[in-house]
Amino acid sequence: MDAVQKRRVRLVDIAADAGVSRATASLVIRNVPTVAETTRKRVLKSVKRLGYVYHSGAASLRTQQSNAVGLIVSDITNPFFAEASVAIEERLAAANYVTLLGNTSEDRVKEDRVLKTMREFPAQGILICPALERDASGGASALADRLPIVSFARRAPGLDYAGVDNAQGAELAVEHLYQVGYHRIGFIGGNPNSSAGRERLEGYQRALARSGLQFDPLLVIPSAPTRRGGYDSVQRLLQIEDRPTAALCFNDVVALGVVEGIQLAGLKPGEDFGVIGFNNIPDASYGVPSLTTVDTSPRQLGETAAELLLKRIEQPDSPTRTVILQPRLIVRESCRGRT
Amino acid sequence: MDAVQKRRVRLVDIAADAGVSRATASLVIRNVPTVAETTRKRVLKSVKRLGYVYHSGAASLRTQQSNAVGLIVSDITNPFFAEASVAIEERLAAANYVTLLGNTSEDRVKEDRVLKTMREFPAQGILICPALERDASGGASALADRLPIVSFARRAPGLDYAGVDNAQGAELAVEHLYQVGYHRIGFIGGNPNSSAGRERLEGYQRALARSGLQFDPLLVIPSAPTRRGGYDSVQRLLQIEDRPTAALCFNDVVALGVVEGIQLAGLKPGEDFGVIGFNNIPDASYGVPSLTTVDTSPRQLGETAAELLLKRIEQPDSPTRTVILQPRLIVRESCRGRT
DNA sequence: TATCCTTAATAGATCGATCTCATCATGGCA
DNA sequence: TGCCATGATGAGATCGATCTATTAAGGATA
Repeated sequence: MDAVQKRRVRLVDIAADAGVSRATASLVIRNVPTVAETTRKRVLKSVKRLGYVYHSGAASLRTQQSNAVGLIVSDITNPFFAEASVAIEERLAAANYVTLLGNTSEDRVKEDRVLKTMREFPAQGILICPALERDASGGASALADRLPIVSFARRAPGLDYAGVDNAQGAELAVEHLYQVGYHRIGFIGGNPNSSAGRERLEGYQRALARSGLQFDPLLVIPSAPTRRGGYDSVQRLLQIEDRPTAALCFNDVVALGVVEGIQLAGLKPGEDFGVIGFNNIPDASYGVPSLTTVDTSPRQLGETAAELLLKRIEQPDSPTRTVILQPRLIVRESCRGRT
Repeated sequence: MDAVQKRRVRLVDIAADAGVSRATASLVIRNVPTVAETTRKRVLKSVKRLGYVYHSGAASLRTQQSNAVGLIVSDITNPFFAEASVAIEERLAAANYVTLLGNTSEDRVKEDRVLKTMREFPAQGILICPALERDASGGASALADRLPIVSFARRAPGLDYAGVDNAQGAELAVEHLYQVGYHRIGFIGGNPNSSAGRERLEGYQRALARSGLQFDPLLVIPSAPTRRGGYDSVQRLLQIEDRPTAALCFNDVVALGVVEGIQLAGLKPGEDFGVIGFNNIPDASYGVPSLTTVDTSPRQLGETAAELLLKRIEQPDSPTRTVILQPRLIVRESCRGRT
């Protein structure tokens, strides 16, 4: 079986086989053009013959570049983050980085543990969507001056940030609801412990004010950012005596739950009750009814975040950068107006 | 700004500061108990004073253990894989491994590229859900004898495998549909290029035969494993002249799409038309109607797969292992029977 | 022919940890 | 007192690549 304990084939073995020095073999491997064509061919032949496998870990030590970047997500089960993560991974791979994945499940303790592991790895930089309950002392923020870190989707003090203009998005949505005839509008699913939740709530309130509508705290129902969360919350919302006729939802998944909750209550979504979501996930674009939503394009957000990190890795001492993407409203069937 | 180019603090610096050798400092860092208490304290004080950060990359080189494991997923946007990935990441983290993420988007070329990167990293092992279109020559399978690799959810020849008894699950579902009165049953969304698709189709056919139903190829509609896929497919299915009264779906996401498609056609899901999904994702457990589904527990699958990999890393030369989880049917409202 | 360049290849140090093996106290015991 | 087991520490080699500085071999130029 393992009678011949086959040792790893190293560069020095290639060098010996091809009759050159390690340095030359290394040059060939890395496609440095200063090597004579005949030598190059000879080395490559040895590489093939001996079945050499490059060891980037060893190279990392010498070059001081691990080519690894950490991606810390609060919940990759959330379609928004899943999409963003795919984009991030793609962009990083294109830049020749490997992505280290860490899922925190919104747990600060796990977040800190993951940060530590990645820092020690050592990752050359970190992309993080900070877990909820962020108090003043930021686990990630504290590392900002030692390690390139970019936050995305949720702000963290002192870090580069790639996000969406949440307030603006919420305003667009509420204004649209108002225009098509919904005048008592709730807000479902925002979590006040995330900047995204706060910003959307803020936009919601601003738009209400601008439309001359009264803000009613009863109509604001925080919930888990899941379908179930929306489903449950809207039921509560419908029990209020002067009940709302429409709702802005924290995200599309919540909105889908809300749509179902409305149907259960015997109301027609998009007519009796208007619904607008956030993010424009694939599932939003069809269905009965299809979902009017604020497009935050998770893919683009992911790319932007990755881009920011790559820049910061290049220039660790540049001033903090923030990129805010402008959302746009995508009007579909879930808020056609009161009949 | 960077006037004082602050060099990394290394173990040798700690050693010097604490007046011990690197070896001793190393022992302290690793919590090896043979160090005298006074020495340990002295070293730890230096660690804190100088702000030492462990460099596991360097350690990896020496110990020949990178503590990194690759996770290659065909599409992490799919809730099933997202859930499984979370479980995998958690299990691996518990075993002190970092997870390298690779998303292939069902692209074999990208899969091969990712495999190469991870192998060179070098990852100590790989968990992979192979991309579709797998022909005889398996990119991952070919590496099996050089690197611990475990496939999950979809089989790959020659690799350890953690999966679900898909045929059995499909049988349970079809038999249930038959029992509650649906006698013309379609199969939506299976992809014949994945073992999971083939196995479920096989179980579907077996159950039909056992129930004395005729197999009709017209009722089998492959599609993308997305909500949209189910939504579109069921429309096609309903245009068949002798149209089916129920459908087994490749997964819950497809089933959700199917439910919507049925509603659009003016049929009542769960009554006029029975629907059963696969996987039991969180979204299945409520809604109108809630989804009857074959529970394949992605979390458990992920854990099992991770477990298999950890075992193989320990014993690289052990014979190929396969773990098949038994699914169970979760009966909800989407197939209450014909009225 | 002597000198200077250019090109191709190399020797040796280096990245930051861990491992092996040797050394030196120390204390228990005959 | 002398011997040995045990505990605590250190010197130097090592993991597998890359970097720096240098050399050797031709070719062109004067």
